[in-house]
Amino acid sequence: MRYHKIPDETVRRLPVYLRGAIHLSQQGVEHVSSAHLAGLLGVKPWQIRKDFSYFGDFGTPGVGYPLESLIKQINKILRLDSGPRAVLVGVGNLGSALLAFPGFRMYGFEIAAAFDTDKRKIGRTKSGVPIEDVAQLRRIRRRRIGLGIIAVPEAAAQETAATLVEAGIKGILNFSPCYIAVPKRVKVITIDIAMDLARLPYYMPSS
Amino acid sequence: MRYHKIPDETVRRLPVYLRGAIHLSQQGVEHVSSAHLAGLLGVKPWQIRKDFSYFGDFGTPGVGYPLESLIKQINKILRLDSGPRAVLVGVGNLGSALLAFPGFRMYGFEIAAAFDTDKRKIGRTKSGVPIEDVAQLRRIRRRRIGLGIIAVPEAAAQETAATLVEAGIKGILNFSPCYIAVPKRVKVITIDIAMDLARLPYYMPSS
DNA sequence: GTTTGTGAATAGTTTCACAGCA
DNA sequence: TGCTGTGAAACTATTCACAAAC
Repeated sequence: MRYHKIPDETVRRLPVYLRGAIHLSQQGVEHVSSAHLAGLLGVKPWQIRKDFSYFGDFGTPGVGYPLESLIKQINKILRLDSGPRAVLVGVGNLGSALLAFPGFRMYGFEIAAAFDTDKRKIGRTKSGVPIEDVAQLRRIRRRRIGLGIIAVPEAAAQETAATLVEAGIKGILNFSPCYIAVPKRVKVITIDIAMDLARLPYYMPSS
Repeated sequence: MRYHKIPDETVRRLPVYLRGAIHLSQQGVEHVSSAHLAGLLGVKPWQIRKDFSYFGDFGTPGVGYPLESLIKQINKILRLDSGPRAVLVGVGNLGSALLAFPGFRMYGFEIAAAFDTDKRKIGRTKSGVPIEDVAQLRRIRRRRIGLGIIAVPEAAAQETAATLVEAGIKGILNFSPCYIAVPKRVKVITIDIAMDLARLPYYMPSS
């Protein structure tokens, strides 16, 4: 194996592989072949082999990939092994759903804090996380939180992002349906739910 | 302009352009240049020009693109002009947030029906949509609904998808963190929120 | 002067086919 | 025999640069 930069598309698939690997591992399986994993996840076997080849040969011909190493390796590459902590801003419908969402834990995430503007919510607890006043948001700098999740109305998204950046946040998951400008050192991933739904009819036969 | 198949990546960006165009149009603007739109949406001007070139020259050199035609054109390509109707399955935390979500309307969508298994929810109304018994789900065939939104627990996702397909659904937006197998004629887009969050640390400097 | 539309160049990704290892 | 790892080929997408249009 030689040095390779891992392609972005491969990085995008790593969490998929991780999910599959964890799933199998929990069932007591110890090795998995690219063909088996591919069937489980709806991808192609050669895609998996190529992707895995970017970060080391730990597969065994005739046997497959050892799940334990695979999980450890992907966690390490994605830097999930440090137990990343996230702050949620906006505890409305969507924010509440995110707080209750069980899926983050699989990847080692913790939503360590939640903020809102609504005086009636501040001081209360949702899914075990106390809701704090958004006016105090910039103080999270001291709390070793690297990720921000924006679930505020569109009009407040850019300002929220700016405050998060100021507070030392390095990565933002943005649920507002808009582009937010941040310094280049900060990575933003925007999930616009309506936008994904909007491309569905294009791919549908007739109507 | 010559015939071109529209690349998938372009299709993925069309809703972004549509959002920007609608935004400007609501402000009374009539024409927009690729540079202006690009600045607004965080993409590159030449990317916009190339993308638009796949579906006809309606831009005017020195002036830009007429917003009204642009909106009409994108709506037509994405087949949003027929007012697509969606059915939501699973009215939990996430499902409720989706029902309350204002963003769908911008793209001409309507969530026309909602289903759940919980007897306490069935018969009630959420965000104006009555919640029906999931046992009746396959009857939606008669109601001219083309899209399905799956917001049920992972364990029920595959079965829900199968029922939707049986009921004549042609496209599925899946929020369960798993691959769901469907016939090739049905398009599935999976949004795994945790998975998107999981790739964020990879792109963050240090930690 | 400004801005589009697009061929050509570059970059990135997927697919294939098969040598080589267990 | 079964499966990995990978070079090469095929394909897809992005970026550039500039002629033509207003």
